[in-house]
Order: sequence, then C-alpha cells, then structure tokens
Amino acid sequence: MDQRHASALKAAGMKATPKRLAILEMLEAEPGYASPEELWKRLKDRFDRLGLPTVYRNLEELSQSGVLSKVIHPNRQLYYYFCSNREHHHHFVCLSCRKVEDIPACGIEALEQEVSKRNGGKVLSHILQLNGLCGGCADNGEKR
Amino acid sequence: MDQRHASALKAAGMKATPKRLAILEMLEAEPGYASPEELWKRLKDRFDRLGLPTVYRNLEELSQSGVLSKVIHPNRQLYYYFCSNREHHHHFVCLSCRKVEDIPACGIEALEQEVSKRNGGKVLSHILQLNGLCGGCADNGEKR
DNA sequence: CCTCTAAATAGAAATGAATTCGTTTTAGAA
DNA sequence: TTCTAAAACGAATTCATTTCTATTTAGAGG
Ligand SMILES: [Mn+2]
Ligand SMILES: [Mn+2]
Ligand SMILES: [Zn+2]
Ligand SMILES: [Zn+2]
Repeated sequence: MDQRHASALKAAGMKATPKRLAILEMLEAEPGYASPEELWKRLKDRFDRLGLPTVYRNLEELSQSGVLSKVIHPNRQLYYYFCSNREHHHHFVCLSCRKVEDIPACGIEALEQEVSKRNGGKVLSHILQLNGLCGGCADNGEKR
Repeated sequence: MDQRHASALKAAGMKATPKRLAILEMLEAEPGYASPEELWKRLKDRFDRLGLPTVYRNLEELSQSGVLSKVIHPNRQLYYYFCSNREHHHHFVCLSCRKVEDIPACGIEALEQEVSKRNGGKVLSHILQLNGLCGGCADNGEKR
C-alpha cells in the first residue's frame, strides 16, 4: 500500500480503499491523462470485481478533493490526470499524446480581483488550460 | 433580415439562412448563455418546422467560425452566447443567472510563448474563463 | 483483536444530451 | 429562371455517464 496515497486520501476525508489506491497508482504511473473507461479496463485485471461506476465515482470524488485534476477536452468526455504539484497552477495538455505539463504562474488572481472590483461580482473559480502539441508530437508533425 | 448577421455569416462562408439568422437574433437578445434545447423551444414558434439537430449543428458551426462563443460549464452541457467584441478576449460567466461579462486582457499570449519556448511544444489554443456570481447575484446571495 | 455502522461497491438498468442518416428542401450563384 | 451544393428534417440511435438497490467493507471505538 502506497503510504503517500493513503495519506492523501485520509487528508481528503476519504477511506483508503484498495480500489482508490489502485486508481491513484495507475494514474500516477500514466504519462498523461486517461479516461474512466480506459482506467477501468486496465484495473479490472487487478480485481475480481470492479464496476465502471466505481471508477467514475472515485475519479470525480478525487478530483473534487483536489487529489486529481480534470482535462477540459474538446470532445467533452471526461479525462483525469495525476499531478503532485500542490501549488496553484495550470496545465498545457497535448491533444495528440495526452501529455500534461505544468504552467507555473497564471497571474489570474490579479485578474480575479480586477473583475470583482469592476463588475461587483464574485469570482468563484477559474479555468486556464493551454491546448496544443507537446515537443515530441510537434516534431513528429502528428495532428491527432 | 438583419444585415449585420447576414454579413457575419457571409464572412464566415456560411449561407444566410432564415434559421441561422433567427438563431443569431435570439442569442444576441439573450442576456446570457443559452442551451441548444432552450433556443430550439423558443425558435420553434417562429418556424413551421425546425429540428433540434439543426440548432445543434448551427450553434456548433457558428462557434467554430467565431460568430458565437461556448461556455465551459461544470455540468458539461453545451451553452452558447453571442459576443460582438471581435478582439481576442475572455469571459466571466455567472453560474446563477448566466450573464456573461468581458474580460479585457488575458496576457496569455506571453504565456503561450513561454510554454512553447520552455517545453518545445506548440500551443494551439487556450481556455480562460472565470466562473462565479455576477454583481446582482452576489448581492442576492443566490447560489444556484 | 472483535463489533458495528456509515461509507463504498457491484452490476444491471436507465438516462438523455447529442448525433447520425437517408431524404427533402432551399439559398444563391450563374 | 435554372441548377446544385449546402442546409434542414426528424425519427432513430448512440453511448458516455448516472442511478438504484442490494451487498460488502474500512476503520473507529471498545
Ligand atoms: Mn500540474
Ligand atoms: Mn465577450
Ligand atoms: Zn504530445
Ligand atoms: Zn448572475
């Protein structure tokens, strides 16, 4: 049992079940983002019984509690990835090979302030994501 | 027939059909973002026959060509809004009343440059959206 | 170690937003 | 006016995601 993941789960107020730990392990080993069904297919080998709804439910809960992150994908399907950087930051995601890279600073806190001040509203969250082709994929001229 | 919208369609290389014009008129009159089905229900009154797929198709095409914009909504359903600002900019969307407000500068072009340079990839697009409660909704303490 | 219970999971079934497809209609160029 | 590629119809379908009820289990408390 991976103690880091167990601690992360406890910190999030979630029970450290074998399936949750396996989801985290698998996603951490993954070089990029993955879909619930992809993870499920691969996780099934490690468990006698594992339901797809369980994978969906856990991925969503883990992303709610900040242990995992979600990709905003053009095809509007769900994808998740593991990022151990606990600072506030954002990501560059490769639409070809699914690699995810950190974007250190976003400077959006200032923007939030400004928007609040100017329009009188309250900014609850922001989405910032860069989409493109990573170094390797750009070189290969891949477009998928 | 609204000449502005007809021109916009022609500029996008799309035929100026009555239904497309009606979609643009309705969405321009809308104070916030709307879903394809909502627009369809209201547009049906103005046409003997109007298919929901037609509304979906046109909204998507119009957003592809930049005449309309899309909301990234937490519920992952499709919403579109009309914005006549042709400069590159982003939006603050109210999750309660659906109002959309412009965010003038995003400063992301510089970030794109930096990411390209540091990681060697190519940034094809970026998503920036602030979610929250607009002035009116924040005051009313509304949470929906 | 046990016990106990709220939380987690199974798995079949349902959901419903979005899309497909073959046919019919139409915008607009010629 | 004619003609054709583009647009629209709309019933049917898709399929990613969620719901639901019964069953299992993690882990707090003894
Ligand atoms: Mn990261
Ligand atoms: Mn705008
Ligand atoms: Zn890549
Ligand atoms: Zn509002």
